[in-house]
Amino acid sequence: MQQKKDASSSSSFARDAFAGQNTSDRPPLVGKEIQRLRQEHQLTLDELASKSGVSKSILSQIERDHSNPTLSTIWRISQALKQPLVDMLSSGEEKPRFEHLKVNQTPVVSSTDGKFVLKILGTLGTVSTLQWYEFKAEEGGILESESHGAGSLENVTLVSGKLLVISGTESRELISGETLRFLTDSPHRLESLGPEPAHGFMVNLLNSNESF
Amino acid sequence: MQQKKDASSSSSFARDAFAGQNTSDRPPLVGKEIQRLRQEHQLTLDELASKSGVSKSILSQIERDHSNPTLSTIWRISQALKQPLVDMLSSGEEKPRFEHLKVNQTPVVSSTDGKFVLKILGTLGTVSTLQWYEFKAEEGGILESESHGAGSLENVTLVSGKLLVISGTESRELISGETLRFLTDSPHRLESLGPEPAHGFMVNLLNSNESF
DNA sequence: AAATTGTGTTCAAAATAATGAACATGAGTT
DNA sequence: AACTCATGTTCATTATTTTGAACACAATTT
Repeated sequence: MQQKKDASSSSSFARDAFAGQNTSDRPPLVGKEIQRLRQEHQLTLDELASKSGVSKSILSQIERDHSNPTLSTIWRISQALKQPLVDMLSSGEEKPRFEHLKVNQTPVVSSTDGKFVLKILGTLGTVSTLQWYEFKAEEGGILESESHGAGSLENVTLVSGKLLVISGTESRELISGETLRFLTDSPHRLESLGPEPAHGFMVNLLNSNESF
Repeated sequence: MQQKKDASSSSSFARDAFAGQNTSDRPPLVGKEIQRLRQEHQLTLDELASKSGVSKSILSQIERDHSNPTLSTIWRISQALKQPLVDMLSSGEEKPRFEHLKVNQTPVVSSTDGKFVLKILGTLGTVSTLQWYEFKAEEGGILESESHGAGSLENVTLVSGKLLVISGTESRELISGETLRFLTDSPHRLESLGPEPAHGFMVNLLNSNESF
C-alpha cells in the first residue's frame, strides 16, 4: 500500500524491479513486441482491451514496459492477438547456438540405496514431453517408476551389464548392446542384474498418444 | 470489482481468476511443471527460493496453481532451474501425436575410415523428427553432417573421451560427462580428440520450431 | 517420548498489478 | 478558433501477488 506518489509514479519497473539479482540477463521485455503485434492487427488499445478482456490502461503500461504483467494477463493478450504465448515471450530472446552443460550442472537422481543413478541429460517440452537420461546401476540397483500416462514410451539401450525390465505384467532381460522400447502406462521398474554394473541410455516420451 | 472476502484469502485462483472469458482454453498451468523440475534438481522450496530470489511461500502457491505468477517471477524461477522460460510455459500446452516407426534393428552407420561409428537407437516422427544414437569414435574419428534445417537441434552427451563440436563458425570442446546442445541449421562436425575413444549419446530433433 | 530438524503450508502485512474514469493530445470538421 | 472524434496516458481505487514469519507435520535424533 504505498506510494503512487510522484507523477512518474508508475515508473521504475523496467529499471528497478529486476535490478535485484541477474545482472547478466533479464526477463523478456514484451512491450514492444505486443505493440508491434497490436499495430499489425490494426487494433487500438480500446479494441485490444475489449478483445482480450485486459483493461486498456494496463495495456498501455505493458507496452511501455512500465508494468510486470501477470501470466494470465500475458496469456489473454496473446490469445487476442492469435499469437502463441511462447512466441511472444521469446521474440526478443537470444537464441544461443550452443548450450553447454558442465558435469556439475547435470541433474542427477539416485535411488534411495544409491545403487541406481540417473543423469538427466535433456528435456524438450514443446512438442510433447521428451526426456533423455544416462543411467548407471550396480548389481541389485533398482529404478521404480509410476505410470507415465497413457501412450508414454520408454526406450532403453544397454551399453554394458545386464538389465531386467518389468512393465505391467511383462518382463524382458536385456544384455549389452540391446535396446528395448516399451509402454509405460503402468508402473514399471528397471533392475540391474549384475555382476558388472549396468550402463545405458534411456529416452522417454511422455503422453504421446501413439501406441506400438 | 470482486471481493476477496473470505478468510481463505490466498485461495481461489485456479478456479476463479481465469473464469472470466476463455472458456475453451486457459493459460498454462505451470505449477506441476515447476514442481517436477524442482524435484528433479533435488531442491527444496527453501533452496529454490534462495536460488531464485522468489519467496518460498509464493513458490508453494505457484506449484499448486493457487497463484497467478508475474512475468518476472516466472522468469526468475526458470533461471534458477536453468530451464528456458519458454519450455516451462509450453510444457502442458500442446500434445501433437507422434507417429511411431518401428526400428528395432539398430542400424549402424560409420564414417568412411571406420573411425566414427553411429548406432541408430530409435526414431520417432511426424511433425518433427526425433532420432537418438549412441556413438563411438577413436582418435581422429570425424562425423560430418549437412544442415538439418532451420530449428533443428542436436544434443550430445559425452560419456568418455574428448570431443570437438563445430557448428557453423563456432566450436566447443566437450569432456567426459558434459552435454552440449546446439543448433544444426548449418553444416557441423563432431571430432574425437582422443587419445581415448570418444563414447556418447546423441539426441537429434529435426525441423522443429523449437528454440532454446 | 521429548526435542530437533527438515520441509511444505498458511497468515498478516506490504508491494504492485489491474481496473474504470478522467485527462491530454492531435487530426479532422464546421 | 472552437468542436468533435479518436487514441493513448495518468489518476484514484480495488484486487492480487509477494513477502517474511509463524505454523503444522513428519521424520530423526537425543
